Amino acid sequence: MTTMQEVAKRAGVSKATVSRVLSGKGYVGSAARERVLQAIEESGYRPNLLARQLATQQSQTIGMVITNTLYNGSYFSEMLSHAAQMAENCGRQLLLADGKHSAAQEREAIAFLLDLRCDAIVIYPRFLTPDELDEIVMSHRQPIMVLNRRLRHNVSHCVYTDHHAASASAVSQLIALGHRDIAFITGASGSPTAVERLSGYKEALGQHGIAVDPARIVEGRWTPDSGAQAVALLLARKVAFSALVASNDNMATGAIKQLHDAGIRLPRQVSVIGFDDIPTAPFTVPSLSSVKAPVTEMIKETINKLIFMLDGGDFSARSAFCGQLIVRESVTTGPFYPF
Amino acid sequence: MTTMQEVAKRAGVSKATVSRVLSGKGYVGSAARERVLQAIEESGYRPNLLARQLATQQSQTIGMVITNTLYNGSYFSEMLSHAAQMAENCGRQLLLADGKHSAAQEREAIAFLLDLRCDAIVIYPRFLTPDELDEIVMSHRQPIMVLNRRLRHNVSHCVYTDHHAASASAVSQLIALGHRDIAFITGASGSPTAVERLSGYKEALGQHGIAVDPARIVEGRWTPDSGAQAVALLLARKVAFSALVASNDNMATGAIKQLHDAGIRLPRQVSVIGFDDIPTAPFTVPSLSSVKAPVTEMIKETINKLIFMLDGGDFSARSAFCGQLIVRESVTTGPFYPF
DNA sequence: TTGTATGCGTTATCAC
DNA sequence: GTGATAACGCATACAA
Repeated sequence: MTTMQEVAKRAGVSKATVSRVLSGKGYVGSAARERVLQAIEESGYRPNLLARQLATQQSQTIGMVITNTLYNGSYFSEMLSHAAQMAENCGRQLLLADGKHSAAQEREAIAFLLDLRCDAIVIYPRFLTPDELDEIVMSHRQPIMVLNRRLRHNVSHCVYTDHHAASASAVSQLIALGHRDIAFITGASGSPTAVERLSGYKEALGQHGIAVDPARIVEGRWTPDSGAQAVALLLARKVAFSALVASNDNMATGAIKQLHDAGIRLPRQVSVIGFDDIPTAPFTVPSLSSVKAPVTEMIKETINKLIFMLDGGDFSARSAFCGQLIVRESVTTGPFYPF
Repeated sequence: MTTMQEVAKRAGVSKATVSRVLSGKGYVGSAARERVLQAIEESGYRPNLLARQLATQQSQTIGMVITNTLYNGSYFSEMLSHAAQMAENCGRQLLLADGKHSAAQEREAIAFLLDLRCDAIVIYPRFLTPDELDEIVMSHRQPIMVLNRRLRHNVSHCVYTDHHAASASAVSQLIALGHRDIAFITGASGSPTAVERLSGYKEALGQHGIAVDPARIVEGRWTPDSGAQAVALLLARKVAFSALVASNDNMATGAIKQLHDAGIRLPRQVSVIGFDDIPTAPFTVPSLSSVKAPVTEMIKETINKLIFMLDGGDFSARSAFCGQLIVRESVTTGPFYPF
């Protein structure tokens, strides 16, 4: 690899001059500039970004922590693609780290990105508690944004959707359509998102004077298979339901398959609604409606906020970026089979 | 940020000793080691990986070039997730760069990763020609792997699927099932993959003595919408077909919607088959079969090969990694609605 | 077993 | 305008 030193020698100048030509900072004679450019051309010189990052103390990278097995799907695919694109547009590079299967590993992933001297970090947490995330945000000088969690203290450092409200709203819509027997498939236990969606379901029922029937609630594990199993269990219990709310689209898909196999006509006999893990779900899956959060907007706001801070935006100043950010969800009906 | 120097001072030793403790290389007294570890603990020291990379001339990163708008989907999502996971398992970090919308930008992305001193690079090309890729592979000392393209000279540096054969095989299966009027939706013009799948279709027809009817071939743009439009065009032409092959699952999905809307019974009146861009497609889309390439295996082999080279594997030696790698595709029928 | 010195390839601060 | 020279934080060959 040819270095700046060699370019300097070839051009008959010093490293400093070469550096000035490349950065465009500082004065440099047009004659010298010409020779330097030619030397660069001839030698095929390429700057070593690692050295530059070390010298400038800026890596121009944004780190992102996501559990790898989780973002295997179009939800995170969309998130990643937008994040990477926006980062590049601002001259930054996106760095990925796997949160893996525990809080310890999630901590490790963050530490790793920090060791790499990322200028900022985005976390889509799975195991870390809001309290610990609050502490992490405060104990580092790098800007850190947390997705899908509501932080107590650093409200301006998190972006989340109100799963409770969205779920309640969806269930209310079903009730408005005349449904009273509404079954519910929850997400994996331990997931805050699952808890919120379930509580929204219960609240909506309560508000309309409908009793919550434990027999109509089944637990799934976010997967299509578990959604199918949940329906099998509901059918085995012989409880009636004219509508079914699954806590994500994956489970809704499995549920629909199982209902169909059981000879139940969709959406005539049972209406099914899911949540946003598969943006294209309402389009490809018959009889499915879905509550979708604008993932795109969410990640865009997040990256924008980070860039704003990195570029010296005064964080405590009065600004559009200083408030908290809550993304609203809404029910989407696909064009394939209307709900 | 506390540096190694500060840790050394606190422990009453030199930087070198601290370095030895951290790396585990070289001798170090147990007394000194103890003091160093304590000093690290107390100061909350974290190594600067940038500095380490510069000093060791090894970044421990693998760069990956993909067109961002292209990998917005579960196909690339799966690829990325596995790549990132495998890289981490081998102590490496995955670095993403966007190939964007032209050959020049694809070249730029590669150069950027090289400037970052990636130890190796994976390219899923969109615009660069096999010939230029061949040259890129040869003109760099870093191991470079090319996905989904067949290189003339560096056969051991590429992994690809035989789209022609897979397409021919799928069409042959349809013919074996009794179909003779088979329509075809090609991918976007300019895509080598699209060309190969079309030629496979033509060959299969020819082998069974069926004439290729240009009226039964329509061009799409890989999107569901374009698939729907293609079907509309076919119907407008009033050509009969009992089977439809779409060059990817996205278009197949749109096609199915359009056929359904036109009152055509699926799969009774028309059988639809697509190709692998949506791994879950046969599961969620009714009446769809799909030709799937094992993306997971593909990327795993690729990363393994790279790691093998990085870890000093003799590239010209007799080894499982030295031959070329062709991934076989096969027709998959989803459990949702049998084909 | 430990410390010293030098190198990695830049940037940035000075004098000149 | 330009050129030494000192950081940047760590690794490592060599000396002690």
